[in-house]
Amino acid sequence: MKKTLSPPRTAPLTAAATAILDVAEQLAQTRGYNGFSYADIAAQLGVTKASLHYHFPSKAELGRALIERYRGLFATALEAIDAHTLEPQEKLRQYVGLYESVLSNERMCLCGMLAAEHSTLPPPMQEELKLFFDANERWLTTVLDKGLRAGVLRFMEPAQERARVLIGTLEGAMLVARSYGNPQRFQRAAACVLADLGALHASRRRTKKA
Amino acid sequence: MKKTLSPPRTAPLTAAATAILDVAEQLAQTRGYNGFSYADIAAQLGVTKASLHYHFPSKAELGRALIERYRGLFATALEAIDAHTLEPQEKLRQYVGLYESVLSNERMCLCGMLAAEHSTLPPPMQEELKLFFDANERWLTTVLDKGLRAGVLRFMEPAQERARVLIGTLEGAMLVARSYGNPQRFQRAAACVLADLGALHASRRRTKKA
DNA sequence: GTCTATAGGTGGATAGAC
DNA sequence: GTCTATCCACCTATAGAC
Repeated sequence: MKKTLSPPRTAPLTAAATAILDVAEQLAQTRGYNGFSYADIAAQLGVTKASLHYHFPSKAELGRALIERYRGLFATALEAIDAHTLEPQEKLRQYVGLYESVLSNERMCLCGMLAAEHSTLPPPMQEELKLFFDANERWLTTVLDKGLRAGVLRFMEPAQERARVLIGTLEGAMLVARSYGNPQRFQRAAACVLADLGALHASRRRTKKA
Repeated sequence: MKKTLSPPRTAPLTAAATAILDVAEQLAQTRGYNGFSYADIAAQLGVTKASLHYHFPSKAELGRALIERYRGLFATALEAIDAHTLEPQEKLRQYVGLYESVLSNERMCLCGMLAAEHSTLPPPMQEELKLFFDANERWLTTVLDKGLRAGVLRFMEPAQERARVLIGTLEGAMLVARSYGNPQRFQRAAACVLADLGALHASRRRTKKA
């Protein structure tokens, strides 16, 4: 199975750089790119702001690296789903599971968050953001298309269009669920859309606790 | 028909206050609450920052007033839809039309935008935000429920659950469409979900230009 | 690689003249 | 109601010692 995703075109991350990204990621996912500062990261790591600039010269570069890594992790997760020969319905459920695991940490999807701030982001971040959504769209389109052809999924639109709807729905459901502090809202919404696609059995859906 | 929405519990807005809110609203919808400053508003209006503080003592109060007014306008729009005796499908289409008109100004829904920044907002804004989504949910739940009973809409879940899915989908589709600078993405997503509900005829859907 | 120190700018907010 | 002037906290970023 060929590697199709995320060539590491930047130098591999040092341990310090990774630690910085970890903290920055959590902050960006909860407060947004404009909602955290170098001071916040430095305080959590117990270092000074100046040392952060050694690893990431500017906040713009930090932000870009943030998305690049996130995108790579997501790509790896999608490859992992593809590694097993699963039915399209099951792949979709696992895809939704990726979102659920993000939300269960009381975080918003990094890229959904940054999409809201899109017009205030430095161009390199805007481009990384686009790459993330495009990669998701391609993967979902393939899965949906196979499911449709196999007769195990149902929808009327072109698979690509349906993929876009799905991404938007999951991001939006996350956004609202998090602002209510209620991950269950996301789970129910996800179950709804999976059911619409025929990816959930009716019996299975009602087993979600009300 | 009784008035159910947005009792004006604050003093009516002066012309100056309205002008300030107009500019602030545009900024908040495009850049987010943390993405604009008093200086931005003052520059656009050709006044000083100090004079803004006369009308809105703090940014928190400005932000709160922003949501309150937006919520009131939305409520009025929903009442306008209810004023005519329309079929539920048509009401849904007009509801989607409200979102489309926001996006066509290259803006994101104010409250979808602020939902992303939720954890950084002052509590009074968080509460106003909740009121907005709750009002939308109530209105949609009623419409969906009537449509289901009349047999002109189809879905399996409780109407309230479906209402939440719809709100999340529309907000999410807006978010992504705007970050691609492509309102058509929103329109197609909206057509998809309306079709799922049986609120669009198949013939009608394909008339959307590809 | 991390520190201290600091530059240069912008944030929201206030006092007081007009 | 709007202005000038100013305060102080915070922002990103840099220089240079260790």
